[in-house]
Amino acid sequence: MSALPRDFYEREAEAVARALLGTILVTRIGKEERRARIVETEAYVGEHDLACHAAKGNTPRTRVMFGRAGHAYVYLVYGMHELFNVVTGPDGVAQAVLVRAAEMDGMPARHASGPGKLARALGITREDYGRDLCAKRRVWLEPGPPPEAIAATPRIGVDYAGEWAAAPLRFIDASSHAVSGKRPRG
DNA sequence: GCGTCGATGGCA
DNA sequence: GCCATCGACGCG
Repeated sequence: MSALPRDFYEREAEAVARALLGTILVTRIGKEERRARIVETEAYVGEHDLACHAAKGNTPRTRVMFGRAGHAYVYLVYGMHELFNVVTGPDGVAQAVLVRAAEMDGMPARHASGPGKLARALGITREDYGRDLCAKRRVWLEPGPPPEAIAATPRIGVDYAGEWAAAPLRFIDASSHAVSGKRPRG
């Protein structure tokens, strides 16, 4: 299976966030390959989006977001969790999509539901900062079965972002049981 | 089932 | 001082 091509990522972050649902995130970091079907994403749409790290400007941390689409943006939050994002949009426009949850082969859903847990389960770290996801090396994405229905909600953990806190830029596979947060009752 | 809180480190 | 989080704990 071939990696998603550059032009998949060279669209607005919201479109990419939706299109990423159902795709397969693949890592080959140790000797073993791990595959996970993405079921939850969030779009961070540019420097004007107060929840987007790029709103702080072009810094050593945010630099990759200002570059070409299809590269990994990985960073540390709360001193302990590494979060995996993909850079989107035209070169020079700072956007990214955070991958928040996935369904992983042979793993209970709760171990890959939540952005910190997902990156940990796949072995993604800050060493992957700036990695070209179109190069199919260590971390990449492949086509996968799209969701039957997509739901949109506000993004998680961005209450500081003023009007942008309420923007419906979180997208989930409505029928997945691996979405982060509350489990469906059953 | 809920709300609250501590851990922990890079960053501006 | 602030976080794009998580898990443990206390409550009842």
